[in-house]
Amino acid sequence: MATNERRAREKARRRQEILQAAREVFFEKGFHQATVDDVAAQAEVSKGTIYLYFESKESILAHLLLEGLTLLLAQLNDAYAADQRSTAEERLWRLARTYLDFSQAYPNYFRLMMAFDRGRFREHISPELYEQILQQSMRSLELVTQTIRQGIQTGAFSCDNPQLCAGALWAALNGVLVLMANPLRRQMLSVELEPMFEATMRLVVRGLRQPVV
Amino acid sequence: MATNERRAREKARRRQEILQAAREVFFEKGFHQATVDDVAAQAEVSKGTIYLYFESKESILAHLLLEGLTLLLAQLNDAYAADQRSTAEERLWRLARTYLDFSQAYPNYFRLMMAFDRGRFREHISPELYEQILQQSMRSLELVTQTIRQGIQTGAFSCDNPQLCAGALWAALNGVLVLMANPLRRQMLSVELEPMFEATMRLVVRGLRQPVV
DNA sequence: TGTATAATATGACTACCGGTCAGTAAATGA
DNA sequence: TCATTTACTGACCGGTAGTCATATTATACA
Repeated sequence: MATNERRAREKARRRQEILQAAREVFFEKGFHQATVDDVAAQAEVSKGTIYLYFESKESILAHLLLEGLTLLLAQLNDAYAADQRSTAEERLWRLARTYLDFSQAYPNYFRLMMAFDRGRFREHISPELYEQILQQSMRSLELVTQTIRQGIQTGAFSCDNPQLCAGALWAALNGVLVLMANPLRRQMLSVELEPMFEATMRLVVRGLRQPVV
Repeated sequence: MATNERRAREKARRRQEILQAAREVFFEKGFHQATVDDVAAQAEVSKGTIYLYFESKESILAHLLLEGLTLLLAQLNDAYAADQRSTAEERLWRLARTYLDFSQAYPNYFRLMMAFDRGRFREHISPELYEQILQQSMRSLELVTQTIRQGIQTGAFSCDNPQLCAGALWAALNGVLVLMANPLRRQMLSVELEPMFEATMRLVVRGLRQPVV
């Protein structure tokens, strides 16, 4: 029977509908303010149905995060492949700029990503889902690592451990994006996000040009 | 009457006892897992009493954060003043090392600090308390800014905007500490915290030695 | 087509928690 | 001694994540 196939399709669609509803509700009211009943109402199903498709409220959030990571990876991939003749340094800037743009265009997804690393997330979702999220985030980082490897090969960069250098760059940009996300903090520093982002990027790229370790 | 004085002292002590209980309970079970009744039991008072001394569960957490920031500031101040004849670069390394040590010695306080910047904290505590926290964290940053100014004055560093450069350094280190706090992530990167911390520090300090903006 | 079976959906219900407040106890001072 | 202020208590309330017995719908097959 092709019925099974259709069933599976419908099930997947319903799941997407719930995810869509959760996206709207969580991003609108914030995760803690939003209730599962809100999500159910938005998805036009009962609360019980939600729990047929997701194991917990946190798990829904985790799937949204996964969505965001996939979206980010797609954009980074585009940036990476945009111009095959780019130097490593040009590629690095394109990746960074893409990340900055992403954080501004999808602040909710970005907040989720930042929440993940410091969160008690781990205790509320299945280990499989947790690892899946980490894996997906590592795929983005892999593009940075690859670019740094390219720079090493062409002699533009010098770095003993590309993974480490990529991680350091990534972490530094994360730190800037998080720190500067707070309007009051920007005011206290009398600095806006973009100048600090670019300054940090320049600092690190300059450092990459010479032996670091 | 000296009674009033004693009254005030006892009130302050009770408050400290509750804070102490909350520290134990929150740090042991985690903020979300811990209940206000847990804190009350640990402090050997009733739940109602808790709310005579603090306006909300989040507010207790915020005061713990403030405590952590004060402790950090004290340690950074020591590091800053440790050797008056230090060069700016030596000072910067001492400050950074102190921060790294703090994050390892007081991971709970550090997590709180990182949670603050990204959090919905603002919506759960009074604006006064919120600003107090930001102010306190800026005092730490001010030490970095001062050190960079010193470097500029002696010609060791070149940087158009010391606030911006200090912020960039601070943010980068935060990013590294947060990223590397996850054991599974460290495993995936095959890098430990210290090497990445030092590499990042080296990158940024190198960048400071030359014109950045 | 009629009916047994399986798949899917429902919402009342439970357990639990942050926060409140009417009432109690203790300290003070006259 | 007793009136008044101050400090404390814990039963209670509103609200929410998650469950489960029941209802509804779809499917398979005679």
